[in-house]
Amino acid sequence: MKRNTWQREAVRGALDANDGFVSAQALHSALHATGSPIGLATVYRALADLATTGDADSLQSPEGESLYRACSTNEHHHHLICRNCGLTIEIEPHAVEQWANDVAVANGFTQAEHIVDVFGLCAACSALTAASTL
Amino acid sequence: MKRNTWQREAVRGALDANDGFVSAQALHSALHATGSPIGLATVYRALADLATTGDADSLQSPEGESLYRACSTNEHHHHLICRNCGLTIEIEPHAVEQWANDVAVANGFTQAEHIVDVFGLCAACSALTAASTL
DNA sequence: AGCCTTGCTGATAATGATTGTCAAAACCAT
DNA sequence: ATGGTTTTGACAATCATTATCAGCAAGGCT
Repeated sequence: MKRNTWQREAVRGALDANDGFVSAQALHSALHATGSPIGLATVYRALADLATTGDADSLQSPEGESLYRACSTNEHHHHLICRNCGLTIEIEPHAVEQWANDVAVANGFTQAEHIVDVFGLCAACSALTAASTL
Repeated sequence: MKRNTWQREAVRGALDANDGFVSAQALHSALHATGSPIGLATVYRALADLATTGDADSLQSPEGESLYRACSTNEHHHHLICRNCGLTIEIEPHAVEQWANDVAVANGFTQAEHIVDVFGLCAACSALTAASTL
């Protein structure tokens, strides 16, 4: 049976409190910063569970770290992520879903899944960068 | 200055000899298997170089490993990868490129890049799986 | 051809994220 | 409260990758 522990709640809460994607390590640090004595391994386990049950989305940063995020919907979707400030926007999937499927089918592939994420600079960070580049 | 060493050629050759995406470790093993005494660090360096110069494409496997592949074109494109046998097909990018850009612009993002890869089972592996599931 | 500068190599150590281990503690139904 | 089982957490282990650094070699130069 699945038990309810304050640790699990703490991880879920910390995820919710965060707008963008966070690494397990960062989450662990954040929790410790608030005085929680939660263990690192436990954070990893909780995140893995959340990702499995669909309560959290996970993706890999370009540097290879696994990042997690509490998303507003359990449905399949994708993300537009600011590589500077971490701001994350959930993307309407229809167009790509269709495309990914078409491509797969056209080549005889089945059980297609896809990794689709867009990284960029959000409006605010774009402005900052432009200013500092002058 | 950039020098020409047999090690670099060996790595490039080993990449060319391979159809799908390969990890640095696998490539190193493959080279050793053929009797080459090339060092692991050198394989990593050579792959990083090839990826930088655009002579090789790199992506991260769902498990977090960095995989490399010698691609037929230097232009930006994506991949359809069989998660069972590793067969890789290069994908016509137009549709997604357009979409990714539109999404980014629509949300005020600039300097958009995207990670787009489709994993599935190729026709052959689909048949195998279907057979073993019966 | 021989020298010389400087980039390249490779054995190994270091790093850093993640996972495995296992005894002790916590959870929940009874 | 008790028992049975899950979960936790400190720590070791693992695994891919990167840094280190002394020795080697590529290519230009004479």
